[in-house]
Amino acid sequence: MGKKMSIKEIAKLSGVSVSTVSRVINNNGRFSEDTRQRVLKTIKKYNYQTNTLAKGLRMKRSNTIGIIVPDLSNTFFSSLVEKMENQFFSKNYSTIICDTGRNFDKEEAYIRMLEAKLADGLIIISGKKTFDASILSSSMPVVCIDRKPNDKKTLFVSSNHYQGAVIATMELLKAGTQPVLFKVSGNSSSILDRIRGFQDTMEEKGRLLNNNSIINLNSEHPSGSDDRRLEIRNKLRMLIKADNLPLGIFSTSDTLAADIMIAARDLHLSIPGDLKIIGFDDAPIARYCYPQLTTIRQDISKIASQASQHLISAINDSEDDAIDSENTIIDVHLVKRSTV
Amino acid sequence: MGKKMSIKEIAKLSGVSVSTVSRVINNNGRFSEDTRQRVLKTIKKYNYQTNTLAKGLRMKRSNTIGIIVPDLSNTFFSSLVEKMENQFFSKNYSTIICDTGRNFDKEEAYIRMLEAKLADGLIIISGKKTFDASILSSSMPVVCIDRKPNDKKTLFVSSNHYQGAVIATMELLKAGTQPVLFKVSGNSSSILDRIRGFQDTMEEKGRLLNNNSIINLNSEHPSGSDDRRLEIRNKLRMLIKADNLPLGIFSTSDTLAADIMIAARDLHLSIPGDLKIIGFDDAPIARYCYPQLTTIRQDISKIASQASQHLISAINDSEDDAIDSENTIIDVHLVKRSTV
DNA sequence: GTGAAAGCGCTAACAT
DNA sequence: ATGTTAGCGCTTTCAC
Repeated sequence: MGKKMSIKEIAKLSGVSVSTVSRVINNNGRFSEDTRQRVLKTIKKYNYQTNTLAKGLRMKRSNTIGIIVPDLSNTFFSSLVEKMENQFFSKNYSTIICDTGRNFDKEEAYIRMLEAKLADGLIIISGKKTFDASILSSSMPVVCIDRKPNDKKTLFVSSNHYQGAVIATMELLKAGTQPVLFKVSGNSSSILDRIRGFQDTMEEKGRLLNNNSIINLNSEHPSGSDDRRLEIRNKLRMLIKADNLPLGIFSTSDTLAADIMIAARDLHLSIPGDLKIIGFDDAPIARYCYPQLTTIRQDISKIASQASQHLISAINDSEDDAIDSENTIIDVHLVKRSTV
Repeated sequence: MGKKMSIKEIAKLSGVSVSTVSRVINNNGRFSEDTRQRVLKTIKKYNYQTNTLAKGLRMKRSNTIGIIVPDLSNTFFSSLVEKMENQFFSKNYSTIICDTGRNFDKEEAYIRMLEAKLADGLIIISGKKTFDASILSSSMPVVCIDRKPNDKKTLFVSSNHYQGAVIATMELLKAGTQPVLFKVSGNSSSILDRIRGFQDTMEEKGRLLNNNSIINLNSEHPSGSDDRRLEIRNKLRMLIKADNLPLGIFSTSDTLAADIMIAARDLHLSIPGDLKIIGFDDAPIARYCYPQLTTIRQDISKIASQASQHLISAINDSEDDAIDSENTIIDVHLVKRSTV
């Protein structure tokens, strides 16, 4: 309602110059209390809003932060994004959330777009392998979550996936099983860390790793699909033959664990009697499994707050380039429920 | 790598004027193939990117669309957003996703921000009650999903919630139960429609509605929480006394249905023997329940494509204001699984 | 304490 | 086919 006002019209309407209006709006420079009142009144009256495009053009910054996320339908990512977005909002940044669908070209296109919009900083969440910082043409601060950057300048925030895997494996060992790791093919740096944690623990405890120690599921099958569950049943059958019960499974995600549990039920395996299982993430699904899933909890709030704080300080300190790229690794912990 | 180039520098570097460069970039107006090549070459060479802020300022449009969503951690919303974002991306719009956390002030702040960024259009998803279009100061096209606008200009896309409720209620009736509706307090227009569908069907089939026909759960308790489940157990106990088995429940969401099923298990109620239940949405959780949940499926892809198409045409036809605000109601259908 | 004016990078008349 | 120029709305020297 009412057309768009410009600073110029506000100036005329309040009988001052544009520069004064600008000073009042941004509360910088000097002006009398009287003018302030007058200007503010007309602004309110005509419902003036700053054109942020013009402001951004002039200031060469947009007060906008881009978040690149591989997949919003994954609850881990969506709640991470939700939390960060909240932080940025409270610090007066607006956030552009970009879902790449794990498509690398789209990721690159998004990064270009964010540069073109003069985004002040970027959060890049996982996806695949590592992040290649040379993709950036400008020198925009970026913090990576869960994906290791291949340079030393980009900040990095992550859960301690290695530690989580160690805890999970130890727990399974203590429960008297010969642990097996289940994963979906395709390796982010976080999954790689979990695998290393598993392997190292097994070796340290003198357990032999063989072909069946790590089960790799076809990533073409979506979570929850019949194909996925069928494949799991087959793997489970094979493991039952090869090993003695109870089976001990470390699943690299809770969703996967949920599928494993359903497959196990089809096979009439009791949990935790015949099969003990630990997931990773502490996703909502963990509490909807039966029995409720024991898992390694990632501290999403902490990841979110660390990442957003780091980014904001990187933006503000961008002049002294020598900001110590201090990486943050965040503790995870075991949530004992009923599957071990 | 390399500082930010402007169109002016590209012009100088390729020995032409800025307007020619602009023409080449936007492929509008005439220029010789020779100049085109030359300009394109320098653009590539110096990795030039258009400053979209300047462009937007000049054109009074930003090629940006805002999506206001109440809660990204809800899979229905997140996948809706994901799908629309994809559509917009393919049409060369960038999308700003704004999670309001169901906070009305934040919603308003976001709308202001999107106006200030000269967003070309808005998608507003549910939240509460109706959408008050007078909140918009400019005349930006907006399409509402699931939330009825209070004016006749704003477009509206929604599943046929009423129809879904009728189908679910009929199914429960056919299965020989006296259906009860479970909902969480707080009423979006979509939930209201579902309730009406339930009530109308009951009346039409000559079933009496009483105090226990609609169970209203405390919205303070989060989904999946012990509090929520405790409350459900209490309600269930009460219903078991009042009615004869099997109980028939129409749950207004799948997440809620999942909690009900867990509560039922605690009470040693067999499903679908003692308790028959139908959910709504066909969320991922429906396939992780045991037994798998019979539910009313919303066609998220269709909602997303309708909404984005409508918005885009509204943006393009914005001159002829008389665009017939044709609302779209999308069919839902029953997915039979194992809980009825 | 306030105003005039330059200029951010771009597009679109209007020239030629 | 190409160049010149005004101006989008804003901030920020520089004057006064």
